[in-house]
Amino acid sequence: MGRRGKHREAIVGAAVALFRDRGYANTGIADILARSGAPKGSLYHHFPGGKEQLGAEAVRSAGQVVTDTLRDLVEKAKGGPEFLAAYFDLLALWVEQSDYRAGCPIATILLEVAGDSSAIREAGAEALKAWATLINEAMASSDESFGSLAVSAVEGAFLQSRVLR
Amino acid sequence: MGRRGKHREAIVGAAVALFRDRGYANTGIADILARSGAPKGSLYHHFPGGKEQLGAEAVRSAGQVVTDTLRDLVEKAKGGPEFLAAYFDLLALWVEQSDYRAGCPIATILLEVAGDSSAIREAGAEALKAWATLINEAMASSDESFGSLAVSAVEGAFLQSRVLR
DNA sequence: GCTAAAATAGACCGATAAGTCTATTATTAC
DNA sequence: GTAATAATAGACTTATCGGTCTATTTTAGC
Repeated sequence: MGRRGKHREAIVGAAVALFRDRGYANTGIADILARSGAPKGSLYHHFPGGKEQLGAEAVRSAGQVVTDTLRDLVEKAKGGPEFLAAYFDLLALWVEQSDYRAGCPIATILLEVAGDSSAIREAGAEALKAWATLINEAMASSDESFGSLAVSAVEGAFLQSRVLR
Repeated sequence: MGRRGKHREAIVGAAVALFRDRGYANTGIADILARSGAPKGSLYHHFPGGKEQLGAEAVRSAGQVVTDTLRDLVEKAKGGPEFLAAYFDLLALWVEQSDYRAGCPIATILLEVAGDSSAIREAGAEALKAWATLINEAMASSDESFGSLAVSAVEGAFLQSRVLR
């Protein structure tokens, strides 16, 4: 199990940040290269599927970070309401710290490519489902659709936060 | 006050549809020209500010359509709850008819350019505020933030609808 | 240490992007 | 009708896009 190439992680990290901040189509391969410090050869070695594969990978990676954060909050909280409160506190802090520029790390890219790339869309679907399921479990008593509604509310709030400042 | 050029409306209409379906950065001027049937000279005659001006115009236009639809629903409904029900019915119908591909006409472009173009972002902010205000008025008794919450929920639901199908 | 494979490196390529420019055609004012 | 202006028309320019290609360097197995 030799170590992965030293640039692979940096490339995904740069892709996550750039796709989140500027969107998918508006982020060039050259931008990702510049931010990650990797050369072009490395990118196409690790991601022979090119930009689309990298997009799917970025969505999976960013989605997993959120899932891990949620799971952590669930474990620490003593019950549903406490979990929700902690979650909203974290969100509020995050948005404020970014001067109302933060947003969902995958919403932009998903809206952009939902009609074009099933690979990226499916990676996003996995993430959204995982988040809703986790919230549902944390709020044990609620009905099935509560998790989805919570995700909706957060996504919509992120949108308004970015646009209205 | 001569009549406006025959192509102006067609250009805005094509821009609205394309920016909604494929996003801002992924829609080329050539695509808008092809769909609208207008030549390049006309586009830059009516929109000397280029793609960004056209983006702002498209956001205003699409935002106004939604505002008008909401106002219509408010006038027809006999009260807040009836208005809300009619609104959700309309949304559900719309999403189903599009085979779960429909979405907010301005969400994608706003997320894409929120950090780059203040002109487009401000046009979007006007639209979002108008929607929330209208919903608030319709639900007279509710507190101030109800309209924003409703907009959030709808935006988030649109996102999930497009991604999860 | 030698060899094969993985990873790094960046020059290069055709396609396409937004935007400019110079004409030509309608329209309006008088 | 004629002059001035608005609108239409599309060829053209420059920059950048994603992706390919051939090398070189590094790593792992023996």
